[in-house]
Amino acid sequence: MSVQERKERERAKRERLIVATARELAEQQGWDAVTTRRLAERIEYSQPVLYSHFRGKREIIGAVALEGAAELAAAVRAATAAAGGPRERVSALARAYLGFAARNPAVYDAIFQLDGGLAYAQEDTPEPLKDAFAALLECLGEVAGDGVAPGLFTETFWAALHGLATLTRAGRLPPQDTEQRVELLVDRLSVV
Amino acid sequence: MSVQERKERERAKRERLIVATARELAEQQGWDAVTTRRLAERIEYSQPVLYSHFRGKREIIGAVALEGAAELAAAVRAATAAAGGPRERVSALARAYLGFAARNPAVYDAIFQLDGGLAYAQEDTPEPLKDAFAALLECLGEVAGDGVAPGLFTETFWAALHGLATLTRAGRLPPQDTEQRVELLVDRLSVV
DNA sequence: TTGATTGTCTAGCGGTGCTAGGATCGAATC
DNA sequence: GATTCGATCCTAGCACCGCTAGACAATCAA
Repeated sequence: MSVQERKERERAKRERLIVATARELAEQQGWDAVTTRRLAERIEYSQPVLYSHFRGKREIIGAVALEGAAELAAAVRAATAAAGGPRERVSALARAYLGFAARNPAVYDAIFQLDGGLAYAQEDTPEPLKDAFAALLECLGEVAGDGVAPGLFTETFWAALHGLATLTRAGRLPPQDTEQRVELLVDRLSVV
Repeated sequence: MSVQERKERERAKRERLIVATARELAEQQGWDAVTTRRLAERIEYSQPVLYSHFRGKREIIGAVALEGAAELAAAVRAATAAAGGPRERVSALARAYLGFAARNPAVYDAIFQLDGGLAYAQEDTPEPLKDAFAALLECLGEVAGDGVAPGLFTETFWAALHGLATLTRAGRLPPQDTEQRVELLVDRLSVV
């Protein structure tokens, strides 16, 4: 059995290599540059090997998205845990979220813009995605205010952050006033 | 000279046909289905004809975006003009904006998500885009509140709407509670 | 009628995601 | 140790993509 185990280990390792390489390539040159040919060349295997791990390019994007969602959740939790009162926690959350989006644009796209074949906002939504939302909810639920459902408030706040993140990076919003926009959002939306 | 004028008219007409057909195809089957081959077939000309009007597919997307931006501005102005007080105007604006995004998803993508080769938030930004932002500003500037720049407030409010629009359509947010999220946004962000 | 110019099309380039089918390698059996 | 056999991987190729060079036809000016 040991031989089979070794093979499985190696296979899992190669799968991680594929995901990591796709992510790296996407961050370096954008998702358009992540072609199956280039990806295969970088991992030093032929194209069909990719298809023995994933159904297609979509699933590779999905894998990067799941990995990224876990990191995003961790980043948000770390930032909120280190902050003082509710107001500061929300502010820290917003900064952590936007910081992640700015530092990992390709990964952010994989999670929230591209089609990775993942289910969202359903029962069969993968755990990392649910958990990322939960990380937001834990902090934002505190400041929803009376008569407003924490989930609904979190969704709305999240959408606002998402809008800032995507419009800024797509050049639709000038980048210099980001800080003030975030402050405005935090001040007005959250009830402390 | 009349012959030349006629030719120019026909050429302009064909250009409008290209843009309208691209838009139609995008709304019917998504932008991925808008290939130069299919587009050429639908307008009953060969592929190279497209390239005598536009530099490439990107510019066609850009043309659809400009057309859409003008419509969006008109829709927003019509909705706000018909509303009573400031609070109602903002609410009407939000509904009109999200309604446009929901009814014309492909056009909305052309304006705000895809690369149409257009400049945004700069001096050389095409007029329809500037005007669409102006339409938002006219209404939202009223409710920015003291000490908050109307432009900055408008950008922030707009980003929030954009987040709701895109996350909802991408299946990242369940569609049923949209109404309540919009209300929350309007209530909390605007100062009446 | 001829010649030049304009307009359009056919055909093709290098690229994409994806896959069928053959070659190769390594593990288990005799 | 030789042999079988199954898993693994690669070569080659499909249909499609955006885009363009060059041949061809239609139109106009002389």
